[in-house]
Amino acid sequence: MARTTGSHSDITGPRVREAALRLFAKGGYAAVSMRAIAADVGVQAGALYNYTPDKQTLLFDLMQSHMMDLLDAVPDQADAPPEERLRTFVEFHLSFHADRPDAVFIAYMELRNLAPDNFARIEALRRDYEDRLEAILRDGQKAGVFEVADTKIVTLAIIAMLTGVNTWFRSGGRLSLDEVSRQYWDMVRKAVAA
Amino acid sequence: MARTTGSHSDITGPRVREAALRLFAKGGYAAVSMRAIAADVGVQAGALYNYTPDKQTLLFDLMQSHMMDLLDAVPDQADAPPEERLRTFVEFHLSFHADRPDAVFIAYMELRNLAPDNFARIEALRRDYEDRLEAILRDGQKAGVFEVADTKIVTLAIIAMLTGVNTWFRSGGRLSLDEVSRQYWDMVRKAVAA
DNA sequence: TCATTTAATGAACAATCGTTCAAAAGCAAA
DNA sequence: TTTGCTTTTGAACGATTGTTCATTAAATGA
Repeated sequence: MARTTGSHSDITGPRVREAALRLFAKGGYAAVSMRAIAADVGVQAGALYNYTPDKQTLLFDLMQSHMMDLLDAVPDQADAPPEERLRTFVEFHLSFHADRPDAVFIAYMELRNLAPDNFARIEALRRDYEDRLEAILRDGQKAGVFEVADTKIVTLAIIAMLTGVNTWFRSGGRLSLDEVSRQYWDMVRKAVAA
Repeated sequence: MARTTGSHSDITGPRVREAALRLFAKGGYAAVSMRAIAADVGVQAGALYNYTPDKQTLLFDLMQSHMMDLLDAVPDQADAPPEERLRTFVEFHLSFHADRPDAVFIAYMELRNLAPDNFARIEALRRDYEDRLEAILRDGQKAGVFEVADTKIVTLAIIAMLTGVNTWFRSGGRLSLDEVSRQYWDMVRKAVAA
């Protein structure tokens, strides 16, 4: 056997990425072999190299795609009052991250498995995202509606708090995402209140 | 050569654990070989098996030690008012975790590399720790000094926020631990305030 | 129908993995 | 100094790793 019936790069390509995302998230980049990914797709290991030059690039592409999707999706409403922008940000972060737990997990856990160049590029994207939140906090601080000592610290604290939800939240569990979102917004709102 | 001059289990044993802790934290459990740990200690790979039955147990022992140290150290002051207990908890968490970044990193990142039995035991210890904080929140809620919708959520949110500090805080950086602690307490205090 | 392109196989590569163990050598007590 | 114990070496084990490539067969377009 060589090429199999029904095989097509438009089908196999995405499936490779999906399998890698799921398996990396579950077992960790270093613990998942190319053969394991191939087996999940239903293909031999060699075939993966039609879709990625190597394992490292496969990881990097997954992380970069996630970060770019995130930056594309983050709402930009520069005119609205800071408190409304902050609430929108909180709700966006929770819902966006709840929708793609595997990608989020990888983006936060596999940084150390990136080659230095790749690491720097992902870190830059993450900083871009943090800057979106920090800008809101600074505007609110300037306007006197927020009382925060150090916007950078508060930015990191809020993001850590929100992203932590992904370690326990499961859709269909005790609480709906709306309920979780309401409670986190409550905490954030009070924490930065003047 | 066989046994080397000056070799002694009281010396090599701790050094194996220290090397494993540092290397696991830097590179990840799966990516660090027993030979790499041995080289760091200055010994051949086979010698490690005088100190651990296998690699998995080495990881588990490191995580268990960390969690037990944490539970031993967490202050217990059941009589004090909830707000004071909460402030003490926040300060304790930040200072304890700032002192051992490698152990913290491993305890949060290598859970998926634990065998199921080991995982369950570490998770139980983590829950114990979370329960310490939740008890404070519940007492404050009952006393009417805290206003929190769901103590479990607030517990996880606070711990995620505090532990997130470890991703960026470096002693000797822009901010002292005291200053960081002050700001986090400020946020936590306001977030749970009635 | 036939030639070309695309996609997958499966074997092979050298390297590395965790782990075992007999042999060797330093150490401590007699 | 001799004896027994402790600690380490160094080689070896089979399994697995990421990756390459000639070969083969399905898909496509003329």
